[in-house]
Amino acid sequence: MPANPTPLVNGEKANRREQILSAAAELFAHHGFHGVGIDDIGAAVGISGPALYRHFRSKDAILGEMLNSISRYLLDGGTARASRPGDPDATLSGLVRFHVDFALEHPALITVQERNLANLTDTDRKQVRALQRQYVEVWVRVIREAVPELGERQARSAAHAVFGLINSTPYNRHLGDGELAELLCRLALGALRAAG
Amino acid sequence: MPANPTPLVNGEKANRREQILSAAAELFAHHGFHGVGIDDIGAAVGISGPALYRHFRSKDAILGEMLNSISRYLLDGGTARASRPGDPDATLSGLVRFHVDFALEHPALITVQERNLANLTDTDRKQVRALQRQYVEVWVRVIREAVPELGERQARSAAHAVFGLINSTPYNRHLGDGELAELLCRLALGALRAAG
DNA sequence: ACGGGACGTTAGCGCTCGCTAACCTGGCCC
DNA sequence: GGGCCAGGTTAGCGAGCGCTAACGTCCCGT
Repeated sequence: MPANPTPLVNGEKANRREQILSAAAELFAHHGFHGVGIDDIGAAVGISGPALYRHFRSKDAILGEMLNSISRYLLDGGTARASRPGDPDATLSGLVRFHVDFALEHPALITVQERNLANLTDTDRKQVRALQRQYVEVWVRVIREAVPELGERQARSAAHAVFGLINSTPYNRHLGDGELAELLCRLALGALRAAG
Repeated sequence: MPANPTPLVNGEKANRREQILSAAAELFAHHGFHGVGIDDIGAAVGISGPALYRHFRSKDAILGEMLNSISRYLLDGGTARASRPGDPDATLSGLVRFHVDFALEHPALITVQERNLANLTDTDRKQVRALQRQYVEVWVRVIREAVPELGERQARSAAHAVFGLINSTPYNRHLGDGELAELLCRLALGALRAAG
């Protein structure tokens, strides 16, 4: 069966990888890594299963690249926000807002990152874990500057708790995006302020 | 003839079932439903895989019973706390504390309930969803009595967010249980109070 | 004009999975 | 003492998985 001859295909081909990653994220989020087959991912982007191997070395590599890029994005963005000049409260607000925006824009990625760490290759898991730990450390630093009463361990636990709060977006689709974003920011900051 | 021969038999049988459920919960939490084999579960309780079918109709039935009993426990306990006399703030505190205690005592169950809803049979999923929705409604009612500024949809979103916050316990093992429980309660109540 | 590489196809291998079949065994009841 | 049954065992089935092999086709550079 010949492929679609329209020249529009060229543009799509260029970001085939991203198309695959996006479709796979949606599927992994809904059915879990082991619950999704190569053929499912292929079908979701209009090709057959084995064709994926023209773009990725393995199914594990798809998950690996997905989680690596999420973690890197969060770490980079978080680091940038954390090192912006301003008073501690404003910095914390910015960091919260950054994470909320990401969670609202990419609920599937949030879900996959939360649930499928254990399905990574050892190498990939180490990388992702390292990035995640650095991201947590950014939060710990910013939290402790804004809420000095907290010890380091308390701040780390609070950071994890706030991630859980914000990452509830996948279950939270009955409010408009704008309103939900504002509510989540208020909840997160309220929680952290009350921790002191 | 002994006076009570049946309770012993029933007791042992029930024990095996619970033993299996507990081991399966741990495995499902760590590897995901599809990542765990029948043989793995059997091995975890010291029997071989197919022996499980003396106690459960299928692998799906194990997950189904697990999630059903979790949801029922939460709904029953939540309902009881919600209908206890007292001022709204105290009722909310009690409800938060109840959920926190459960999450701290059974992090694996929390993880499974969060991640593996999609792996249930249609029938089981409907049941579990119904129980979960009722539990959320209990929270919505209690939240709105304690924080009257919130509309119903905001309260529902806030409830989901607080679940996410409290359910972060699986990632949160670097604080003592008592200290963590207190911190989570403070965070949760602080968040909800700030929502108004 | 045409050879090669990028990107797709289908067939099928080898393995693992959930589950069933067939059988064994030890304790309890008549 | 003999039969029964609850609760184990191992062997093996059919289906589905990730992945490879072999091959087709379009596009592009020389």
